[in-house]
Amino acid sequence: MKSIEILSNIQNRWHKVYWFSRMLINNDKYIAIGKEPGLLSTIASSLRIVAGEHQKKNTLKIQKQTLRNIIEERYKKTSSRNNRVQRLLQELEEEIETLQDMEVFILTCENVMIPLHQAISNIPSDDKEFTLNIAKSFLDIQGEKGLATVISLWDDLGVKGCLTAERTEIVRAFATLRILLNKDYIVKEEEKDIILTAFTQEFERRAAQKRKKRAGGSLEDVTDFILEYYGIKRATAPAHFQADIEVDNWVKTKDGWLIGISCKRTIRERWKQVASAESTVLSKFKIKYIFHIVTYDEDLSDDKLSLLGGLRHVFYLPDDSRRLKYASEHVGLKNYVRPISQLVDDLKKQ
DNA sequence: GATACCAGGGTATCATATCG
DNA sequence: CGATATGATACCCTGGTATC
Repeated sequence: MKSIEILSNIQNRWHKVYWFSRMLINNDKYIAIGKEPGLLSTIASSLRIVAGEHQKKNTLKIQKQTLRNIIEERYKKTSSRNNRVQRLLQELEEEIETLQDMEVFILTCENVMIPLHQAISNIPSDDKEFTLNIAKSFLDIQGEKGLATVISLWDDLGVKGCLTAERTEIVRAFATLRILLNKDYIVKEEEKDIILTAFTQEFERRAAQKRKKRAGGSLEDVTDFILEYYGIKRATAPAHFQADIEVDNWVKTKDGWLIGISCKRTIRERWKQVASAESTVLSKFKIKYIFHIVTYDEDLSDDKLSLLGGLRHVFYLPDDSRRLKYASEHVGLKNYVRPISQLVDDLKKQ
């Protein structure tokens, strides 16, 4: 494609479907009105009514004012968001230049943002429904040997189930939009491409965020489940304890100290803050150990292990993991790692 | 290769406001 | 005054990419 063709293609007004979608969901820069189907619906239908009036003069102006009025009315009570509301209105004002742009905006609200919201909300936020019963059966039959299996199974099963749900949603929502474009709008094939890909891209971006949230929550779920299954009593967090690392569960030891259990899928960069919670601080709160349950351990470097290990942090890794094998044979690291199947045993000893 | 960043939104949860 | 609705905040990273 020649560059001039690319340019004209990029300037196609339907490209604004994508940019409007971005604006309507961004909550840092603007306000995420894309999360409010009711409001979107009000906006879209009001703008349509204005467009349908016979008097064609000033239609765009009236539409813009309507848009402004609806949004300002909605957020009149949230003064902390005033700046973002105004920024949204200001930039919409600039982006919507013509009646055609307005049509694109209405389509975005009505046929992109609302179905998108619906599709995202149809995807499960946790994978308990896919995993709970199967995981229980494993522990029933195999006992603590099944522990490692349960965690990896929970992972696999949850992923499979939830990704399948995502597929179902995107296929359905995509088809609905495609049919609508064929029926109600006069758009060229390549314009359909522009709209449909914008839709898909936004769906994936948001589904991915949900996936992250779900992954983290799922690991917390599985630890909860295991502790509960083995009847390990949970203690309350020590008062005023504020480490920079999030501790999800607390267990009291026989001698009255505490063990903190932190669940993460990966540690990434989030570990550096932990160094501030030195072991003297831990002692002050009578914290004996911090147990980390990590299911993806490839980014667990020697530095992380030795620094945190020295501060009475212990890492529980999947039994068959490469890092576990390496670290447990390493003279400097072997005390800092444990196979995950030993977790319950270790907790019971304490 | 290890670590940091986030063209980062979704969601749970706690806090506050509003309604009946 | 209690119940419900709404808002603000913290944390997730079934994560890729940039940087050193």
